[in-house]
Amino acid sequence: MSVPTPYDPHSPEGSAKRSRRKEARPRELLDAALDLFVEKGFAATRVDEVAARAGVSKGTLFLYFPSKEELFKAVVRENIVGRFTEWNSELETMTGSTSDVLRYCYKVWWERIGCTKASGITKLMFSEAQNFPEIAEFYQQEVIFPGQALIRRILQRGMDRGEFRQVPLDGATYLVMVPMIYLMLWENSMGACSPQVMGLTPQNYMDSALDGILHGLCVRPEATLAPSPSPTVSPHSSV
Amino acid sequence: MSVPTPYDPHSPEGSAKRSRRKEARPRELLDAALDLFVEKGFAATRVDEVAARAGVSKGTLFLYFPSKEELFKAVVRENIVGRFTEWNSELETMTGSTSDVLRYCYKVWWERIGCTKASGITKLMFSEAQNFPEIAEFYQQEVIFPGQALIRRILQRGMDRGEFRQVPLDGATYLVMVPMIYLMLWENSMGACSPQVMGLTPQNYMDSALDGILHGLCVRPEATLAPSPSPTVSPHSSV
Amino acid sequence: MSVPTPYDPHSPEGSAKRSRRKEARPRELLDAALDLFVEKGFAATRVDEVAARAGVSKGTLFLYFPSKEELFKAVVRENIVGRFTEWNSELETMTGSTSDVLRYCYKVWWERIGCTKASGITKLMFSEAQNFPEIAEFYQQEVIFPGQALIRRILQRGMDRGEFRQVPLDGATYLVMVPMIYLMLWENSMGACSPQVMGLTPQNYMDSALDGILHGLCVRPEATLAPSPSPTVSPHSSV
Amino acid sequence: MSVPTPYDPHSPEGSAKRSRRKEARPRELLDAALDLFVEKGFAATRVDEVAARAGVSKGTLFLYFPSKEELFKAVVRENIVGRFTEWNSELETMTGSTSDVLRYCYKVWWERIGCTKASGITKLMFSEAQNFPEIAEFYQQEVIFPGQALIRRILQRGMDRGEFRQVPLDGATYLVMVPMIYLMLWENSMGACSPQVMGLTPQNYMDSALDGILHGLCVRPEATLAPSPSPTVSPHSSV
DNA sequence: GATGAATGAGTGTTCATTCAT
DNA sequence: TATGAATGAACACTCATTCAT
Repeated sequence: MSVPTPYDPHSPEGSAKRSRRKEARPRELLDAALDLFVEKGFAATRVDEVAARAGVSKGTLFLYFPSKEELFKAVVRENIVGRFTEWNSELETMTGSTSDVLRYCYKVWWERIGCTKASGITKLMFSEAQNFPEIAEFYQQEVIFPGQALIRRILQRGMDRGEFRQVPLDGATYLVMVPMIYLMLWENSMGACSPQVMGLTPQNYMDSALDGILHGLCVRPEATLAPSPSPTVSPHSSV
Repeated sequence: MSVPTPYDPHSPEGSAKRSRRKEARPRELLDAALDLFVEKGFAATRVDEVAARAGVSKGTLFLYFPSKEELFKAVVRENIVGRFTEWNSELETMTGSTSDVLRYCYKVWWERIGCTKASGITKLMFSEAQNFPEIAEFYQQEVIFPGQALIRRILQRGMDRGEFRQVPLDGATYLVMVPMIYLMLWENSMGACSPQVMGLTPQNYMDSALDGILHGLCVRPEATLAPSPSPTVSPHSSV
Repeated sequence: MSVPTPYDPHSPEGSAKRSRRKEARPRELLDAALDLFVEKGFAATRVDEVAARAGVSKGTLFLYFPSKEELFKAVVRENIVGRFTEWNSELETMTGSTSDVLRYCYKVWWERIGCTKASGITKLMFSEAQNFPEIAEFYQQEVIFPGQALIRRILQRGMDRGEFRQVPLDGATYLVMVPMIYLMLWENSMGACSPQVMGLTPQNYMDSALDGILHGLCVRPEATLAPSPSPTVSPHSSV
Repeated sequence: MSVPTPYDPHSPEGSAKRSRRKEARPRELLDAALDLFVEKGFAATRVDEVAARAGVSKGTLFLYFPSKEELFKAVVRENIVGRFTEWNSELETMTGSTSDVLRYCYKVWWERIGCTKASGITKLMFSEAQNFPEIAEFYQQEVIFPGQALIRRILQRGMDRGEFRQVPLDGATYLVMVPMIYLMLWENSMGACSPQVMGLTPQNYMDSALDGILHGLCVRPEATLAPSPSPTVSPHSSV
C-alpha cells in the first residue's frame, strides 16, 4: 500500500517484463533495505548495498525514494501493517478461556510477526529511535499503543470473568508484552550472532514465558495451566 | 582497569594538574563516547564530537585509542561491570526468603546498573552486535552468562527451599531477566524520546514485574507477597 | 534551416497533428533550450528541464540531438541571425544623412535582435566562450565580424560625405557597437534580476548612447542632432 | 580582510612553514577559484580542480569554505575591495581639467582592475547573476552603484565648470562606464579564446573610447583633446 | 516516433586518521 | 603531551545518456 509506483497507465496485468519489474521494484528495495537496516543500522547501511541486494543500480533506488532517510521511513511505514484491527476483532469472537486467548495471541503473534522479517522493525526502532524521533513517535502511535491496548483488553476480560487476579493493568500489560518484544530484539541482534546461545528455542522460550505469566495471573493456575489441547478459535482454522 | 595510559612514570599522586588530567583523560573520553554511542549508534557517532565532549582535540583521542573501533571496544569493555562475583557472595550471605533475595536483586541491579549510564551498554550491544561480533561474544561471556547463572542460583535456592514451584530453570531465568533487560533497552532508546510514554515509572514497572514473577513462582504467593518491610541483608546497610 | 528532422517523408502539409508536432519539435526544444541556457548557463541547465519546458520527454530530446553539447551548438547556430547581408543592402539604399542611417541602424537592431530572445545568444556566447571555443569562433565569424563591417561601412560613409570627423575606424566602430552589445548582456543577466536598476529604459539608454556617439563623431553636431522627424528610409516603411 | 583563518594563536611572524601556509591558504584557494570560476562558470568548475590548483586536497578546501557556493560568494566578496572610497577622495583632490580627470580615471581603473584578475569578477557576475540573485544584488550595491556615482560626480564637475555640455547625467554615465565594463567582459570570455580578434590593443581601445566620449561631451573638443602631456594629479605621482 | 525506467560515471561533501608543530 | 591542519577514501546523490517497450 502507498508504494511509490510512478503510476504506470497501461499494462492491464498482461504487461511485459519491464513494467512488471517496475511494479515490483519498490517492494524489492524495501525488503533489501529492511534486511540491511536491521543488520547494520541506518548509518552503516550503504545505499549501493541496498540497491545491489534488490538487483538494481544505485540510481534506480533514488528513482523511487528521494533520499536514504525517506527510504528508511518507508521501510518502517511499510512494515508496520495495521494488523491490530484484524486481531482485535479476531479476539473478540473467541469463546474459550482467557488463558487460551492469551496463548492464541502469543501463537499468532509469533507466526505473523515474531518469526518474520517484520520483527526486525522493532529492533530497528530501538536502535535508531534517537536519530529519528518523528519515526519513533509514529511507531509508538501505530504499534506500541495499539499492541498495549490489545493486551490490556485481554487482561481486562480475564479479570472481568474472574479468571485472572485483580492486578494493576499497566504493569501486567508489560509483563505480557515484554517477553515478545525482547524476543524480537534478541533474534535480530545478538541472537543472529550466536544462535544457540539463548539455550532455548523460541517456542520453548515463549511457552515458558506464557507459563510464568499465567501462573502469575490466574486465580487457580494449576487448574487452567494444563493447556487445553486446541483453543477454540473461529477464524483461520489452520492456526 | 586496563585504561590505556601511555607510560605514566607512576606520578606519586602529588603530581601537577596536568598529569592528573592525563590520568583522567581516557576515562573522560570513554564516558563521552559511551554517551554518544548509546545515543546515536557507532556509525553515526563522530569522533570529533566525542573529543569535544571530553574537552580535548580530535588528535588527543587518537593518542589514547588507535581507532574509532578500538574506542568502541574499550567503551564496552570498560563499562561491562563484572560485579557478579561480588553479588554472588553477597547473595550467599543472605538469610531471608528467596522472594526477598529476588527483590533485593532487582533493587541492587537498578541502583548500580539500571539507573546508571552502564545500562546504555546493553542498548549498545543489542544495536551493534552484528557489526561487532567478537565483542558481542565477549559481552555474552562477561555479562549475560554470569547474570543468567546468578538468577539461576537464586531460583534454585527458592526451589530447594520449597519456596518456589518446580519450574524449568532456563525459562524461568528469562522470566526474571527479561524485564530488567527490556527496561535498559527502553530507557536508552524510545524512552529517551518521549519519556513519559511508558505510563509507569521505572519503579512501578519493576514492582509490577516482581509481583508478577513472584506470583508465578511462589508456592503460596499470597503469604509471601506482602513484602516484608526490610529485607534482612547484611552488606551495604544503606541499601 | 538545417533543423534535424529525422527522415520526414515530406508530409504534404495536410498531415495529421502528430506529424505537425514532429516538425515543430526541434524548434520547440531549441527555444526551450535557449531560454534555459541563457538563464542558467550550459552546465547548470538540465536536459530534463529543457525537455519538460518543450513538453516532451527526456528521451525525445535525444531523438533530435545526440547530446547536450550538440543541443547547445544547435541553439547557438539556429539563433545566430545572419541578417547582415539583408541589412547591408538595406543600408546601401538609404539616402538620408549618415546620422540618420546610424539611428535607423540602432532602431532596427533593437527591434529585430535587441528586444528579442535572440539577444540571449550574445549573453550565452560571452558566458560559455571558453567552454566552446569552436562555437565562439563560429560566432565571431558569423556575427561579430559582419556586424563590425556593417558599422564600419556606415562610419566610412559618414566620413566620406564629410558628415563625420576623420576618426580611426576600428576604435569608432567599437564606440558604436559596444552600447548595443552591453545592453544585450545586461538585459540577459543582471537586468533580469532587478529590472529597474539600470535607471533608464532601454530606449532612453539607446537614445543617450546615440546622442553621445553622434556628438563625438559629427563635424557640426548641433546642426545634425535635432533628430529629423522621420528618417528617409525606403524598405520596411512600417519601421 | 575577513579571510576565514581559524585563528592561529602563536607564531609571531617567525612561524614555521605549516602555519604560514595556513594563513596563505584561503587566499590561494580564492585565487584558484577566481581563475576557474571566471574561466568555466560556477557549475562547470569542480572543487577538486580548485583545490588542486591551490595545491591542496579537496578536504582542505572544505576546511576553509563550508560549501562550493560559499566559496563562490567569498570569491566575489574578496575581490570587490572597497576601492571606491579611495578613488573618490583621490579624484576630489584633482585640480586639472575634467577631461584629464576622466582620462586619469580610465588609466587608474585599467591599472588596478581592468588588467588584473579582478576584472574576471565582472564577467562572473554577468554569467551567474541569475543563479545567485543575492550575490548579484550585493554586487550592484557594492560595485555598480558606487562606480556609477563616481562617474556621475566627474561629469557633474565637468558641467559645473563649463567644460562639458549640459547632458542628461544617467545616459552620459553609461556612455563612460560601458566601454570599461565591456572590455572586462570581452577579455574574460571571447578575448581569451582568440586574443587578437579585437583588432585593437586594450590601450588603443580605451584611447578611442575616451576620445569619442570627450568629443561627445566637451564644449570645445578640439581645444581640450590635444591630451595635455601629464595630468596634474596629486597622489600616487608614479601614475 | 515517443516514452520513461534504468544506468553509472561523476560531484559535492564528510570524517576517520595522520603528522608537523 | 596536545594540537588542529591536512588528507583522501568513502559516501549520498545527480544527471546525461541508453534502450526496451
